[in-house]
Amino acid sequence: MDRFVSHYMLRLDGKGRVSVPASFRAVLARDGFEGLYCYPALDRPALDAGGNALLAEIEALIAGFRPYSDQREQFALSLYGTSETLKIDGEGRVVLTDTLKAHAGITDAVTFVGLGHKFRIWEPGRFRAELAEATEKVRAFKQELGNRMAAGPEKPQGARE
Amino acid sequence: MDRFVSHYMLRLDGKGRVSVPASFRAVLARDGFEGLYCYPALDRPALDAGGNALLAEIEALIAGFRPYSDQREQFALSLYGTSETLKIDGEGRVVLTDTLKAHAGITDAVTFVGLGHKFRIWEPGRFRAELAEATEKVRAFKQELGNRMAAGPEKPQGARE
DNA sequence: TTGACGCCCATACTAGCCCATGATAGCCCA
DNA sequence: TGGGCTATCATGGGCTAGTATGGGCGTCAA
Repeated sequence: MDRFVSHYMLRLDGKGRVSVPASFRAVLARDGFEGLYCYPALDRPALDAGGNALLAEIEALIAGFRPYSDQREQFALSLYGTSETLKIDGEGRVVLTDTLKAHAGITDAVTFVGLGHKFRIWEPGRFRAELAEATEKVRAFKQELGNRMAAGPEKPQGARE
Repeated sequence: MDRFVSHYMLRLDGKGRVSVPASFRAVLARDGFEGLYCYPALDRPALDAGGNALLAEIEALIAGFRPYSDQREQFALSLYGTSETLKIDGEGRVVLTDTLKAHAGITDAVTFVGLGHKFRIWEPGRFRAELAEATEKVRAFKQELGNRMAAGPEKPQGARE
């Protein structure tokens, strides 16, 4: 598997360490990134994390702006400037910095959520709320899609829902 | 055969393992997916499962939204975030996670139902109810169709398949 | 010195792997 | 056509390696 998928709730130990889920570590290893690239999500109380694939995405985003433009400088600052490359110890654990923990409201446990090419780290309670909300919106959206497509075919069979 | 068809009722063993029906495994093998991609169905107490074909469908759905849009993030969260890639052991069995079992109300047995490019996993009782309901609707629909076609011959009515 | 961090070892638990068994279903041969 | 043989399948149980987690100790920088 080469995508971050599923979610896991894990606890921090007395020293503030958390195990990165084994399946996520496997993806990182395959992606070739040493450590864990991590920064506060822009518009959510959570952390974005990943490896080279994530780094490439950010690079592409920034490269999309004109050189020396204000936007480019601002994005570079807020993305690169707040990023950390966390070391992964022999047992597959990382220590989140205080800044990161503060941004996400993390104290003694976190939830890792796969999003394909990257994953997100949440305080478990906030994650539950976020997931419920997202699921509700997706459900509504899909229903609407189904109604709208009632006339047009597409999706022959098996695609109920 | 390259589609999931028919349905099978199978029991979980003491360790919570279930055999994936052999015919479904054959489809997965042909599709080239290692393991079983599985997530809670959005609007039913059941699980959707499949291989690369299913994954491709999801990916296409997500890729259809603009990068960084809220919708994309929500879909990624609720689809990738709740998905699991279950490993299939040497005997063709998988262990459903507690989250998955809870969503579908599964305790000691499941019903696998082929839906073409993917399949669904139900708690047997709920499946029977769902099937009965669907059958009823299809029957009503067919009858209505028959009436509407009363002008043209072909298929007198009462043609039960 | 003292605290933070990196590195190492210890442990409970469980997922994964391997082998065994009973039941079927398909096949072959008379 | 019927009977028996065999390959496949669903299921059970044991063993082991891997995972999450806890804690000790030395090192390096304030």
